[in-house]
Amino acid sequence: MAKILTQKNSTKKEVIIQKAALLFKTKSYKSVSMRELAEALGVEAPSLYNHILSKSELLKEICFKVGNRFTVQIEMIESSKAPTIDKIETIIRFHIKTMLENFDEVYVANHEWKHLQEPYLGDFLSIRRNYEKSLVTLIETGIEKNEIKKINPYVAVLTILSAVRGLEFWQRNKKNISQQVLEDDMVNHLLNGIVN
Amino acid sequence: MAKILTQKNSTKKEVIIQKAALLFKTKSYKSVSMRELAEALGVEAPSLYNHILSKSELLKEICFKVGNRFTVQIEMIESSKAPTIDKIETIIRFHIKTMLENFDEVYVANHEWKHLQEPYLGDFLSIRRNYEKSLVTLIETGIEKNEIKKINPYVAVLTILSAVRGLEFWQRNKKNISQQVLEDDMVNHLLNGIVN
DNA sequence: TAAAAAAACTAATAATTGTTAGTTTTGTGC
DNA sequence: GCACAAAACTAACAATTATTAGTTTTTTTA
Repeated sequence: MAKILTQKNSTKKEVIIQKAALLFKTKSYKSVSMRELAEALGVEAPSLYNHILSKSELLKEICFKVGNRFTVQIEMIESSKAPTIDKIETIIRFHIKTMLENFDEVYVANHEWKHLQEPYLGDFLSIRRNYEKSLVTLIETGIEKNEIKKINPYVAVLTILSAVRGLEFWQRNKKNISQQVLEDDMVNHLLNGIVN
Repeated sequence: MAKILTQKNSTKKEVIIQKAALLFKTKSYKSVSMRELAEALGVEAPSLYNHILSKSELLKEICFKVGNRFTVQIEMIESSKAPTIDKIETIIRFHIKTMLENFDEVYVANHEWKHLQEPYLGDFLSIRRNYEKSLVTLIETGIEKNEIKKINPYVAVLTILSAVRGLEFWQRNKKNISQQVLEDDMVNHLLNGIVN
């Protein structure tokens, strides 16, 4: 009789969620069956239900874990006294770091949230909207203080968020670029452009 | 007995593909059943098979239609004599325009390609790799000619491609930003940055 | 070590899936 | 209007799905 192996400091539920995130990322939420997830964990499918409520709960946990992490971070940055441009750089670097260190979960939250069920779907979108709103406000403040060019702040937020999200491609390729170079070059690109 | 309605200049197969792209975008490939697609077209599911071979064929057609469109465009740009920086601007603008005008198909090609079956999956990834390689070469040329800052060309391509891909969020929001402002601001951001 | 709780198992369910076979209706060309 | 092709239909299939019920094994507790 097989067992779900837990690392220290993590419950079996957390192990299941982590493996689910890996599989959901690789094959998409809908393509991963509970049997497949169970097999990856070395047990039979019904055994999972001793630890979790449903497949959809797994997705919910993943999405909100990620959503909350970013919300906490933006609130910290908002309450700091740093210059706006530094705040923007900080949040970009946080995105890049989080993307690289928690790739599976961030990827799933970015791509598979549409399979959330109500009311979680609505809650998740609300969290995301608020996060975007905070960033827009940050850019607007930067423009008012003349730290940032007069551009449409929403377009700037869109561009930044999309660019950092694109790090998921890098994960696939690696390309012998160090994480530090990647982070610095991308921050520089997004803040200062590429034209000489 | 219902019928699949065709617009002029399009076959019934094309109508099916177009509707499939819309549904695949909204609900993901795996979540859309053939019955659901048929209902959206006003017929019964088995009727679709008078026009198409399989569900996977629909995805294949969508992905390669998009892939080929970008390949044709990059080849045109490569063979032109314009300055490198103009070439880069042209391809960014092409991305933005194509994204906004053929949103469903581009979205599906970007997000659902992993459900392609071999050998199409391999072919698609090969097309995409070649496209990225062309862009990297373009950036490298720009650096050599001193038109572009000395940055990692792969990171620059990553940033640009991801940013334009992010226009899919804009589609959801609209936000009373005109397409022209969006295009100009994003191009400007990606080429010149946002810092004053 | 015996009792209780946790976590695995097997077997089964109802629902849904893409697709095929065979039939009937619709549209087209003469 | 008759023959033929195109395109719709109904009925059914085998496979897969998430999940439950009930049972057995393992682990923890006392």
